[in-house]
Amino acid sequence: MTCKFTNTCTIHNKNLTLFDELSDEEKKLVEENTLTVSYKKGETICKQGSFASNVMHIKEGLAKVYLESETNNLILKIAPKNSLIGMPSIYEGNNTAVYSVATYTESVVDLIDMKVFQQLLKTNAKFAFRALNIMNENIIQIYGRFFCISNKQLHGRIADILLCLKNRVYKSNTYEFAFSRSELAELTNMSTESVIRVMKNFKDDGLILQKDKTLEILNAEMLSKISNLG
Amino acid sequence: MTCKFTNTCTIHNKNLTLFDELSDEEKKLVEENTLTVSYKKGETICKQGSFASNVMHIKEGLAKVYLESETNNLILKIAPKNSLIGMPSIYEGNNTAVYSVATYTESVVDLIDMKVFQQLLKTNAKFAFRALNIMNENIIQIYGRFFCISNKQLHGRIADILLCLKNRVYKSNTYEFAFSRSELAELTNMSTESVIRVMKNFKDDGLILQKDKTLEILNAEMLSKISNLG
DNA sequence: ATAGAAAGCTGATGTAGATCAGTTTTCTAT
DNA sequence: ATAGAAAACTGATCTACATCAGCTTTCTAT
Repeated sequence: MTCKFTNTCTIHNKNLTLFDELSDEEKKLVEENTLTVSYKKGETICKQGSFASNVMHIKEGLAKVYLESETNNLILKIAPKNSLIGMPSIYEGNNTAVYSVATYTESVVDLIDMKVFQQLLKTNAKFAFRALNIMNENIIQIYGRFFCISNKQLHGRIADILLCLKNRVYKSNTYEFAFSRSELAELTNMSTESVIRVMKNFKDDGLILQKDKTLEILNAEMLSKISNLG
Repeated sequence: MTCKFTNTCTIHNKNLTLFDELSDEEKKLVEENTLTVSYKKGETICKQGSFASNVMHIKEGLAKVYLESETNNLILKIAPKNSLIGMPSIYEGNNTAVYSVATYTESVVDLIDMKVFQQLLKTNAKFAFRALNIMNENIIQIYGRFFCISNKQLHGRIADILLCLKNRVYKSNTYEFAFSRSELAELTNMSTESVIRVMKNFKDDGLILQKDKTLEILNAEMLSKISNLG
C-alpha cells in the first residue's frame, strides 16, 4: 500500500459550497463587496508582501500560487477553476499577502473584500467551519506536493504533475496543455532541459502524446507507477 | 530584502488562546472529553491512516509531525510545547489521520475528542476563527519549511533548522539538543554523513559549540546569512 | 515574406551530495 | 568492568541532476 499523501493530487475539488452557508443578507453583503476582474495570461493577481485586501475566488481559468525569493519561485499549488485562495494571509497581526498569485491562462476572478470575509468568519460558525474544511483540503494538497518535490526524482515528479492535471485540474485524459517546458520546470523544481528530456522519454515510451498544444495521457497506469516509485 | 517566508521559522508561537474563546460550559465540555497522556521519547502519538479520533495539544515536550511512505518520512513540522495538532484531518468526508506524530522527548499531551472539537467549531464562530488563525500560522510555517528543503543546499538547511530551534522552539541561544545526527538528517532531508560534515564545519568555523547534549549558537548572524543564501 | 525571438532540443561537462566502507568514540546494559 | 550496540566520524567513489553551449524549430510582429 502506497502512502495516500505523496502525490500532488490526493483530493479532488468539490464545488465551492462555502457561500451556501450564508444567509441571504450575508450573501448580499458579499456580493456588494466583491469585484469581478478579468486577467490576461501571465498577469499577477496578488503580489506577495502587498496589502492583503481580498480573498480570491478563481471563477474561470488557471493560476499559480507561489512564494517568491530573489533566486527562485516555489509554486505552492495550481489553482484551477473554483479555487478559493488567500485565506492563509488571515492570521493575528498579519495584513500582507503571504504568497503571490499569477495566471497561467486568461482568468476571471472574484475579489472578495477581506474585512467582510473576516467578519463573516467571526460571526457565522458554519461558514467558518466550511472555510476551515477548505483550508484543510488545501493544506493536504500542499503536503503531497511537498513530499513529491522533496523526495521524488525527475521522472516521478513529471509523472505526478501530468496526472494531477488530468485528475484534478482538467478532469480529462486529453487536455489543452497550458505550460511551456520552462513553466513545467518551475512547477516541478527542475531545470528546463531535464523537463524536455523526461517529456521526450515519456513520449518515446508511448505514455503521452503531445500534438500542438493538446496533451493526451496514453498510459495513466504506467505514469502512476512512475509517480509512486519516485 | 530577503523573502519573509523562506525559513522554517517565520512566525513565533503565541500562547494558546484558542480555548479562551469558549464559555464556561463549553470549557467544561472540553475538559470532560480530554485525556491527558504522558509519552516517552520516541513514542507515536498519532499514526497516519488510523482513525482521527482526537486533536492533540502538546502540553510539555517536543514532537515531530510527519508523512510516512515506504521509503522516507517527511517531517512537516516540529511541534513544541503549546502546539495544537491534528486539525488538518478535519475535512469533509475524511476520518483518518493525515499524518503521524511522534515524540522527540518525554511529552505530555492533551487528547481532545474530535467530535467535541468539531462541534465547537460548528457552533462557536469565534472559536472557529481562532482555529483558522492557528491553522494559517501553521501553514505558513510549513511553506517556509517547504521552501527551505526544496531550494536550499545542505549548509543552508542545517543553519535554518538550528536557528529555528533557537528562535521558535527553545527560545534561547543555548539549548539541550534533543536530536541525534540521523534525526537531524531526517529533519533536513539529507544523509546522516552530510549532517555530520556540515555540523563539523559549523563547529570548526566557530558558529556553534556542542558540549555533551548542549548546543550553543555562537554566531547567529553568520548562520542567518548562510540560511538566507541557501 | 522575413527577421528576431522564443521555445524546443541535444550532447558534453561539472558538481553537490548520496552511498559505501570502514574506524573511532560514546552509550547502555549486565 | 566490559561487551555489544549505537552514534559519530572520515575518506573514496558514484550518480542524478544542473549547467553550459550550441543547434533547430516554431512563434510573432512588422
